[in-house]
Amino acid sequence: MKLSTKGRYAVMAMVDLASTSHGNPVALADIAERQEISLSYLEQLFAKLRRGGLVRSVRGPGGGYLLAHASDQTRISDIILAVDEPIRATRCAPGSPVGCRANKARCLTHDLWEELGNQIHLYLSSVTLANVVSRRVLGTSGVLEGAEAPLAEPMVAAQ
Amino acid sequence: MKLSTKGRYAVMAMVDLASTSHGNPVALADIAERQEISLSYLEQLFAKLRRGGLVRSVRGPGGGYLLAHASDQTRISDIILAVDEPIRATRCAPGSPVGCRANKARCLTHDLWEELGNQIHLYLSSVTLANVVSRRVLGTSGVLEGAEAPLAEPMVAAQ
DNA sequence: TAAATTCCGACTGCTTTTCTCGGGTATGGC
DNA sequence: GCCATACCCGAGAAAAGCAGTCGGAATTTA
Repeated sequence: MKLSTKGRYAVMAMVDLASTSHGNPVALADIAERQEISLSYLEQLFAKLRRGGLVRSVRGPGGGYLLAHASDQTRISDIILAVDEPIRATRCAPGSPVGCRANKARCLTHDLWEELGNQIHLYLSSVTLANVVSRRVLGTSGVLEGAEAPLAEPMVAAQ
Repeated sequence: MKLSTKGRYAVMAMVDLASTSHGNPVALADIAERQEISLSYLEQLFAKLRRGGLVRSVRGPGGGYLLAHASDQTRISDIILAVDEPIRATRCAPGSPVGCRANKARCLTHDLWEELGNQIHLYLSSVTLANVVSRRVLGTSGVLEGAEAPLAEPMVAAQ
């Protein structure tokens, strides 16, 4: 899980789309103006979002983009995963963590980064576009509802 | 809270220091060799760690670096904050979030990033150097032992 | 004094990120 | 059929940050 401005731009744009499209396509130019992001850059982001199945496009005049799913079905983590290339969190041998054992001193931190990635993914998976639009990102207690449930299924390596 | 390889190097080096120093100074050259990090680069990182009060230095032959505090008193979050410049998670007006209200459409995501930063900081604050050295980063359940105790002091905004 | 070690600042090459440009292609309205 | 609108695409420029280098200075031990 990578955190860069690219992912943030994508989320900002998706929030804009979710809050302005009431079933109608929204042109990228409008989003670009409201969010102050260059149109060409947005096009690149939305190309990835489309390939990731998060938005649908309508070409021609009156066209634009639509959410592929309802805003409460679109998780923030999906958006970030769609636009950001996965990165290698450790400098271990590519592929399996076999190379780690060769130099165990270096990879004591391996589990730490992996678990941190899990934590980030867990949080961003618990927030939907609808949550952000309605400004319900977190409860007042600082604890996210529904986030306490321990992971049942093995979490995908966050990378 | 920024997450880059610089912070990871710093944590790797601090883990190395914590696990090899038994009260004696450890020379950076030794850490550099074990962790395969260039000496000069390590020097830059440790300069920041020293300014951050995380390590003490001993000059001259037989010198090196010592943890300023016990390894179970040194939190991973402190290390990363010491070496990584804070980044602005949002492109709002610097300082207060006043500028946000001018263009509220752009800053719907403000709370989201802030809370994400809190989540990351919360996790990294719950892990100490001692945890990593003893490979107890997380339990098999995915829940960290000893991490349940909520921080008493107010959490710094992660930025 | 000589050697080991931290300390310091500037600079460089490299990679990644961010952004721009110049075109294409589909589509609806006249 | 034209044309404006809007998505689509790839190449590359500009900027930023990372990782490393270099040369030296200060401090301490032996």
